Amino acid sequence: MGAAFEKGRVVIGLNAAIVALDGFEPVFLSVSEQGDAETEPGAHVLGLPYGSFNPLQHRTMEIAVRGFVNEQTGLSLGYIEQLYTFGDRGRAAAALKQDEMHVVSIGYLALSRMSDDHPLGAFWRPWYLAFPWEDWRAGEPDIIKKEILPRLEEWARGIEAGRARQQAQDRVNICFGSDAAHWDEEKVLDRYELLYEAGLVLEASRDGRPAARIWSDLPRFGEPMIFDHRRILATAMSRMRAKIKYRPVIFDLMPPSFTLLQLQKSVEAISGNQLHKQNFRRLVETGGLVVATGKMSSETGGRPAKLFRFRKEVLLERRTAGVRVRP
Amino acid sequence: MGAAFEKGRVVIGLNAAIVALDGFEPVFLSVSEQGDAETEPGAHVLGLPYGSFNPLQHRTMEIAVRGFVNEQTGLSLGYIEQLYTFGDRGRAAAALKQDEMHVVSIGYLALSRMSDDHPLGAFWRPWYLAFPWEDWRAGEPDIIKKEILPRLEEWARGIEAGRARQQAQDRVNICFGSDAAHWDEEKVLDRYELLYEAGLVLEASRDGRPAARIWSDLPRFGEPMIFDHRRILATAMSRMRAKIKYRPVIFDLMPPSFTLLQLQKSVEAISGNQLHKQNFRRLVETGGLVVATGKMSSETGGRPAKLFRFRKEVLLERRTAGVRVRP
DNA sequence: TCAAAAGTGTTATCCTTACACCCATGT
DNA sequence: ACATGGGTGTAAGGATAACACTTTTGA
Repeated sequence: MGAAFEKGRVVIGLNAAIVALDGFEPVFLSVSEQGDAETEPGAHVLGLPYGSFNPLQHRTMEIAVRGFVNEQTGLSLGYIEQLYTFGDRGRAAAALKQDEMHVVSIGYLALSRMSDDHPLGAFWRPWYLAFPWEDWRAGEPDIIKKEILPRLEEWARGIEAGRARQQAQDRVNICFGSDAAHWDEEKVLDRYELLYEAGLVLEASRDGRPAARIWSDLPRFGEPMIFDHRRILATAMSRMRAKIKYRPVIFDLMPPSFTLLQLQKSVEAISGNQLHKQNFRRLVETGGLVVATGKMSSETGGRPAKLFRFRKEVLLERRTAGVRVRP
Repeated sequence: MGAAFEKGRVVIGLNAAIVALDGFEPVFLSVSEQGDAETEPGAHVLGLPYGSFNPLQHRTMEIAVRGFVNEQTGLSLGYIEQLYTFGDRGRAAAALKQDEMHVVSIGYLALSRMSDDHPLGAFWRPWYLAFPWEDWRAGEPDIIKKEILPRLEEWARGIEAGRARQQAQDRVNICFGSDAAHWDEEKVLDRYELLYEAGLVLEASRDGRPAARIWSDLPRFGEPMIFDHRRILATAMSRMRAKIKYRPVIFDLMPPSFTLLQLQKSVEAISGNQLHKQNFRRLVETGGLVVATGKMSSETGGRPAKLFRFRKEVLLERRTAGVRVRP
């Protein structure tokens, strides 16, 4: 059972999806990058803060992420967690010159309060500009039925009949589900990957994927990003939406004290749908997730509201300490 | 916002935790490795199948994993998923010579049916030999109250008084919970990491971590493994125990048809606890997860049982298609 | 006839959902 | 007064946990 080590050495790219709330709008920290010279000469494209991992310099990858984010933007990160390691050549590689390709890219999710620091050389960008089909707070976005589904269905029909086509059609249904009740807000990454494979996001054509057909009106669903950064951002969003249900991560985006409606709107901003007011309040209060501070806020436009704070003790108690996001 | 690429290039180690069921005993595929020359001269230690990722050879890391597993053991993997990327120097590195260290190791989980192939140069090893404290099928294992908790508490007391000690004591409580009702079977990795930090698994001393004290009877809780392979195996177990609840992964370990008790015992083997028979049957049947094949099995020792098979259609239907593991 | 496992039925309880309604403030 | 958001009560429905009990086989 030999070690079977070859001399394949690669550069490890670390990428940080840093999420915050601007009011009740989810935002991520982005830097402006020079786009690929051939397909977008001179254009500036959004990117996540990134750097490479040098094991001789950094004891852990997490420390490396904190380091280059601080260098590039001046931000000091709080909560941070690893997302996924992407390693396929076909994607990021195509946008880079052969000799300096960083084939493996590791995504990190970090949570931040927008007000804490003012980033330098970087700016906050609304999430839903990159994923407009993910915002269901005002009902199903028009873009899905009008733009996305017809093109996805055409793409699936273009696959030669048989198992492969059936699977493609199943994927379309699972991801962008026929009726509204079946929308799974956690499938952010699956939906982005599907659009990528169908050639409906700009990154696909930039990476040199063959398009199903030549669109006279090239669909540009959502703002494109450099490399595979939008894929990483989609992973971050998926993780957030899943985790909010069983871990009190939402409080890393909130000020220390808040009203229950502020908390609800923040959860809605992340999960992308609307919640039932009365039940949300009850669940969050009786669940012991928050406690009243005793102070009141009268900035709310109606009756002054009690201010609450997160009850840190829940971290030691309950196996599931998140907020319900249905209905 | 410059790219800020340094010339830090590293080898990427891929490691496969391949899980199967031997009857109702969970097992993983292991290879015998030469232990570290200094601390264990000539000894053979268990390891997971592993290899390195060469982007010039393999299009994706998943393909690379399938490749070297097949080369090393003859096994063709079915279901496979990425677990986590570990990158801290202090650990695997200490066990390797400087010039060929592979600092970043990516863990993969694969599911297999033991009977399908007979692995060559590798063998199936029971999970719970590596993690004896994780098997609660016959109630709380003695080792926890008798061996582990006293030593963890002594370790926590050894930390200088203050926040750090309090946090350590909280961790001990959360991980190995004071009372049986609070045992969280998903915290496999947290528990292993805690034991590692407290110097109570052999890997800790092998990696050169300072022990809290010199044990006259060196605790060897669970079978040690090479590099950080036991950590990867713990991650695999955590993932399995979490995923079984909302995805029908258990069926990748089962034969095509099975009785409901076989299914229950298999779930219990993975989750490590006992389930309520009648309710398990009802949930699994009314949940539409399985359908009767119409055939019967009389090998069960009692009244012949209906044979069931997994209903593949659930993959297209339900947002949560797993099995309850409580109580 | 007994042990072992299969399989059915019923009830109490809890959690969620949905709806109805009152309260306090600013304009 | 009325719009806006804050806050409480309660009843219907569904899911689940706990228990009791019958059936069918092999030894």
